[in-house]
Amino acid sequence: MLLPSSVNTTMTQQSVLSELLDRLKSEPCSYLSGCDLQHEGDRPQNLYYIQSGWVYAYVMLADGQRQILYLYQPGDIAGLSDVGMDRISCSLVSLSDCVVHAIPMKHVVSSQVLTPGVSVHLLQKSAEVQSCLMRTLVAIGRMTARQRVVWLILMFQDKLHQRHMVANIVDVPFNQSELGDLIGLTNVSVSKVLCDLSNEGFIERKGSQIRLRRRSDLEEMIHYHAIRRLAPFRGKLESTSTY
Amino acid sequence: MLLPSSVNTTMTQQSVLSELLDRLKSEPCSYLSGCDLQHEGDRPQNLYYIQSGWVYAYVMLADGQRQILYLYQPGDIAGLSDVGMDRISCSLVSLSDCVVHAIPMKHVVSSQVLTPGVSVHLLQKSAEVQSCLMRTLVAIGRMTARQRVVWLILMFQDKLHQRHMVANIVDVPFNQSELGDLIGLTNVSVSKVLCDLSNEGFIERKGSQIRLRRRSDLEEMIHYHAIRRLAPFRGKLESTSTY
DNA sequence: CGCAGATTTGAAAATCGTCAAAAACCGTGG
DNA sequence: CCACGGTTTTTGACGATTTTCAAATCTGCG
Repeated sequence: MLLPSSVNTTMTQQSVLSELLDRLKSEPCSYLSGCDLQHEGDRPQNLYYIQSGWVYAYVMLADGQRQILYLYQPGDIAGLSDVGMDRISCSLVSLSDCVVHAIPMKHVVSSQVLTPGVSVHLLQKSAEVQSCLMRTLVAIGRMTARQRVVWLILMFQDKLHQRHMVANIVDVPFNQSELGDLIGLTNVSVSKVLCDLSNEGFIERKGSQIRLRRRSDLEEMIHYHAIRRLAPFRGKLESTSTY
Repeated sequence: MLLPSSVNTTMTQQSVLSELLDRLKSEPCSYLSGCDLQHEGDRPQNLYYIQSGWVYAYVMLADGQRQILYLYQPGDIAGLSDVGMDRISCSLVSLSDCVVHAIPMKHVVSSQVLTPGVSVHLLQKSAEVQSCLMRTLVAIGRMTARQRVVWLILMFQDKLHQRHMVANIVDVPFNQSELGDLIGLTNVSVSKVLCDLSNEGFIERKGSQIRLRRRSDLEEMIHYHAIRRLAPFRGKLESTSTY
């Protein structure tokens, strides 16, 4: 049992998934940092429930450029973009050592796996990714380099917020080349912007840590709004009535 | 009844949705071109099943710039990015006169609506959007203006392919400012690239129609691959067994 | 025909990328 | 504790691409 499961029919989102993994007798897989979980062009095999560590999705272009698409955290589900597709559209790589559960795609698409509880959870996770991709698209499509970097820092803080929220400090798990690949810039541009922001007193840097000195100013600079999720639904998702 | 429904338990994707709409007693709504279906910042109310016409999602920035995020076609479902969110992240506007079914979000998240068949369909539709957003992100983040325009034309042809595939002719439903807003460019840049492509014999233009004269050359120019979906699943999605 | 919106064109300006070298950082091993 | 090698970050000069701005042209339609 991976996650706490409630005793009555009132299920939390998390326990719904945990029961699913139990039912599938899914064994967790461990990966070292930098391992490929799936590669662009393969056939979709699994969804991946990230139990611990970080995984990111990316695409390589023919000229060697890379676009990083999404950073998956513990609790996230990778591979939802490939449901119903003939081929996988992006590669998945572990950014740190991590533990992952593979959920065979064929079960997702065709079987008894999809209780209403599981379905809602998957839909919400898919929505989360979609929502973040949309915001990224706005940033990359319509913001200057400086604005994009600020956006990325703020988004990182929100994303890592739940886990280790320590006094406006963000521990960024990427180097500057990777940061550039996240927001369509070069490492040189990222470096320049970070130095500028530091010189202007918006942030302080120490190693991979960024301390937001004036978060509200940064938010105002790009009119940033955090994504807010609804409190997880806690109704009787297991209801068996009338289909 | 909107869509043909099969008589036995073997359900097509489409008929699954059609039955859902029946069950919800959903009445279609008609919109004129240019109407808001939902606006950024509202609370999520509905999913929108597009029965006919076009709808697109976009975000406005504080400085008046716009990023268009996705073009929904008949059969698509808009609003999937807002499942489980506190606030809507993008506005929806009709690009042509259209007919739309609203599916109340509260039913999606909490009720008996989610049969396995409906769930799979929603997940696949969500995956489609996610996949397209990822490709857009790669284009905007890592391609030059010319490559982005070529990418957009090819993607449009694929997207409009199913319906009216007439001899490599794409009828683009956007003006050049909107095309720019789709791929993070200005109308001026779009104009220049289109003129160049025309002069170089890659395309012919007549009004809003673009004829691809050498599609394979264009594909090679940007190493384009079409998205391919699996043949729609036709198993017994209505199976009532063992959850 | 005339109008309004859309597209094209050109020149100037700004942004960002490229390239290359220097500096800083980090873990390892003496 | 220090030296070393490899990676990452910083810096500066230069160039290319794209935007901005403005004017001219084109198009569709009443």
